[in-house]
Formats: sequence, structure tokens, C-alpha cells
Amino acid sequence: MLTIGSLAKKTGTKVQTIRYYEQIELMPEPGRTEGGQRRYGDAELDRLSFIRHSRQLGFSLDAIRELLDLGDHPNRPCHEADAIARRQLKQVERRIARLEALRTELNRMLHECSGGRTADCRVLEVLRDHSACLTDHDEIGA
Amino acid sequence: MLTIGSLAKKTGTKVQTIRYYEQIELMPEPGRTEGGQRRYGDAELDRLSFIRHSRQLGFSLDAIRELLDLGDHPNRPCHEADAIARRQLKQVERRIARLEALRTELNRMLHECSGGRTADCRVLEVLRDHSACLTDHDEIGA
DNA sequence: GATACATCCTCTAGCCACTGGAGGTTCAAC
DNA sequence: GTTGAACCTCCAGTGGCTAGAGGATGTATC
Repeated sequence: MLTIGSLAKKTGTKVQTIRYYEQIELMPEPGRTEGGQRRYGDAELDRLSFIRHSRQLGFSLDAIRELLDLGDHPNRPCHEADAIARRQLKQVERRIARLEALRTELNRMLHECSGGRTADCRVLEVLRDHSACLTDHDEIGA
Repeated sequence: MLTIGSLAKKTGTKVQTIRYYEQIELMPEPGRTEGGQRRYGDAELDRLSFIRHSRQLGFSLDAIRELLDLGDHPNRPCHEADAIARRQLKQVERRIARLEALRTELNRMLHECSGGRTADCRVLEVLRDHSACLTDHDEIGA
């Protein structure tokens, strides 16, 4: 039986995060001691490990909820899990493309800056004037 | 003189976002009509364009605050703006590296999945067992 | 059995950067 | 004068946690 603290340590999660997962019903309500402290078993350890690992791969909590659900039905066909992962991959690829455009633009900006007064600063100038940009970058944070 | 709606349209910002920027003092309080509606001039248009463009390049609102401040002091040396942009570039590069690792892992996961029952699903299995991963990916969302 | 003190508990609020909605007012055109 | 789009303020919610207050519990040591 694990306390919330040792479960946290084993999974690299913060204690508050575990309680948060319980609150949003991503983790089940665990058993308690007489004094009211949470105690966890192996099932919970596995579940939390799954969640954390999925988070590290960038899945949203909603996607993880779906994946956990699929894992509970071992006889269902697997293409749903596949689809979720594929969706995640697409999102990652979109983000990479976008960040690469930003990298290009930032590099160009920095490259052109000669290091004089801010009045002549290319960095500020580019930011002031979008038309000085070579790349399109319309969405924010995508 | 622009209404908040036309300023929004010109800069590709939502009306609420402009009011939000005013609230956090990123945009100044504009003049008002007798009836209390906001009216904007060219200075505000320029400032908001600068802000939006910087956001598109991924700068945080705090960084933008600094950049705007620098723009107001044309005789100060420019290396501060440079440093902010360089910091931003570093962050973008870190994110790209991290996302590329995720892409690799997701691809591998999907590639190994043969499309049977969820009980045998490689996707779920990899998520269950971190040691099946080739890459390290310890931070979340970096 | 007492004491120390790390860890646990609940509850509330905050982070970022917005976004949406309720309920009411103003502006411009016709 | 009337319509109706656009404006106003205020409040709450998003995702995914994180931090802190103020108090209770659990365990090791004496």
C-alpha cells in the first residue's frame, strides 16, 4: 500500500496533481486509512503511470481518458486507439512545422540586427512591420 | 478614429482580447465617446499590431511588455531586444527538439500496431510501459 | 506514553492568454 | 423614430496543473 507521497515519487507526479486527477475523475477514489489518508495499490500505480506517460507524449487528458477506456475493453478492435495516436501525431507535426517557421523568422531577425541603438533595431522593426516577414504565421501558439 | 470593432478587424484580434490587453495595461486606456465607447487612433493601431505580431512569433506578453518598453527608448543600445529575441529562439528550438522526439515515438508506436484487438494493441502497450520507449521524454509540454 | 516533525488533509486562489455569455446601452443608417 | 449591429461592464470558464493557508495524521525516537 502506497501513500500519495510515495505514489507521487514512483511516477514523477506531484501530490497535488494526483489529487487533481482524482477530482476530475481520471483517477478513481482510493481507499483511506481510519484517519482519512489515501492509500494506493498496484492498479492505481499502473493507471497513473499510463497517464503520466501519455502526458509525456503530449496526449490531452481527454484523449487519455479515451485511451484508458479502450484499455478496459480488451476485445474491442484496436483501430480507435490507433486513431487517437494518429490524431496526436498530426498535431505534433503541425506544431513542428509552425515552430520551424518561427525559428526561421527569429533567426533572420537576429541575423540582421547589427547591434546599434534600439531606434535602428531590426528586431523591433520586424515586429513593428509584419510585411518585413518572409513567412506566413497567422495562427498563434498552434 | 477607429471603433474597437474596426481596430479588431484591422489587426486580426478579437474585441474581447483588446479589452483584456487594456485591463492588464498592455494597451493604454483609449479616448471615449460621450456615450462611453472606446475610440482609437494610429498610435494604438501600431501598438496593437506590434503586440499581435510578437504574439504570432511566440513571445509571451511579458516579453512583449519589455520589447514595447525598449521601443520607447530609441537611444538605448539594442542588445536587450536582441537578448529577448535570442531567448525566444532558444525556447522555440527546445520545443522543436522535444516535439521531434515525440513524433519519432508516436510514429514507432503506430508502425508497430498491427490492428488487432485492443488487448494486443502496441499503442496501449507502449503507453503502459515506458521502458518500451526508445527516447527519453521527461518534461511535459516543454 | 510523549514528543517531534514529515507528511497528509481540505479548500481556495492563481497561473497564461484569452474566450464566451448575460444583460443592458449607444451609434449610425434609414 | 425605429431598427439592429455594435458597443458596454461584469463574471465565469478553458487546460493542466501549482501554491499556500491552516489544521490533522502517521511514524520514529526517546
